[in-house]
Amino acid sequence: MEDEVDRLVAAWRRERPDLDVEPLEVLSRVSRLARHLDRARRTAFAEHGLEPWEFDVLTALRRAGSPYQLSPGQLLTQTLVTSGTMTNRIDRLTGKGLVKRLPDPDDRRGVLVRLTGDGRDRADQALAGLLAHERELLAQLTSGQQGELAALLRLLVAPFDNIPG
Amino acid sequence: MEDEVDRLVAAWRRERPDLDVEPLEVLSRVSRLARHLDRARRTAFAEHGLEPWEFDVLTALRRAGSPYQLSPGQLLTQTLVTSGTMTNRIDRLTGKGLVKRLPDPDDRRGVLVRLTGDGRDRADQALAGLLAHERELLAQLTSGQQGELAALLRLLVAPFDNIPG
DNA sequence: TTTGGATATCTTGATGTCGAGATACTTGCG
DNA sequence: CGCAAGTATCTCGACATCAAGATATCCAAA
Repeated sequence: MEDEVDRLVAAWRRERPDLDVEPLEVLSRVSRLARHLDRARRTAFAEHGLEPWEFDVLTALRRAGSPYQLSPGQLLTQTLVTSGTMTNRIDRLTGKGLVKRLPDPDDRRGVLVRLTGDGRDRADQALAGLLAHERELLAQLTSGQQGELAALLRLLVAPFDNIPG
Repeated sequence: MEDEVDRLVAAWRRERPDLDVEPLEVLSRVSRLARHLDRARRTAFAEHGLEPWEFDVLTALRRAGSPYQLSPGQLLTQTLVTSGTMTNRIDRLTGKGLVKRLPDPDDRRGVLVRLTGDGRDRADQALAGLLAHERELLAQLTSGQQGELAALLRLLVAPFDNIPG
């Protein structure tokens, strides 16, 4: 089946036949798919009363394992946002009673953000909901194709994740 | 090479061994890669004095071919933003002299947004720059792998692009 | 011809994000 | 020890986005 990117690439070939627009076949699809996924995630989380950004923070803490705490700095690297954004997120999650701030006993500049019981429950529920939705989207692909796709994407992401940038 | 998603998946398998988190192998990579790409694009466009959102609008018009004009509604579907956002974007691009608004001769509710000569030049320059950057990122993959990746991504994006949603 | 629903765009107010700078504390070098 | 550079977090102002609603126009059926 054809998609928007097929149309986009065809248009460039018509308008700029001098250019090689092959890279768009991959990267424009990544960007557009991510945008669609964001919207779908927003809908999925709404069923659990969470915003996507709340999910990102809560699940990062949940994944850390008991006692479910990380520093704001660790949260930054996992969620790819700036420090000002993270401060704001922690403030709002604290207001909702989903996390709380504790002083870091080893570094008085630092803070530890810890999941509350309520926060942990919400994270677990939302994760289950998200996985159900994502499984539907991926039903287009065989299990083997999913593996291929994951492996190819890993090759592209790894440089960003390993070389500081 | 390992990436952040490998670590993320491993953490979930440790914390929630009851869940099948396989979907994250694909979709979390898509989201994270898109986020990295956004940052890289921002840097690439800065060399040409453009923001990513400006590039998106200008190139949509450029691709339309002479006389380089589209309605705001057509721009919406190509850029995946809301109508309020597009109005705002057109306002600002008009202020910079890169596009101008014309009344639609066939529909008095409507408007046509047309690229100026300056806007067209900027779009062409920025596109060349973007393709150069993207080619570097894709150097991780053989030409055959790029084709596979594009085909698999198309399977996932097509439902969004073809069924209205 | 009239009327009601659909369509195209714009307006408005709230919100989340970013970037730059401020503050407080830590670390390592001399 | 004392100081400079580095680090962790927070503050603040600007800005882009969104959702919902307002306005103007089109179109088709009665």
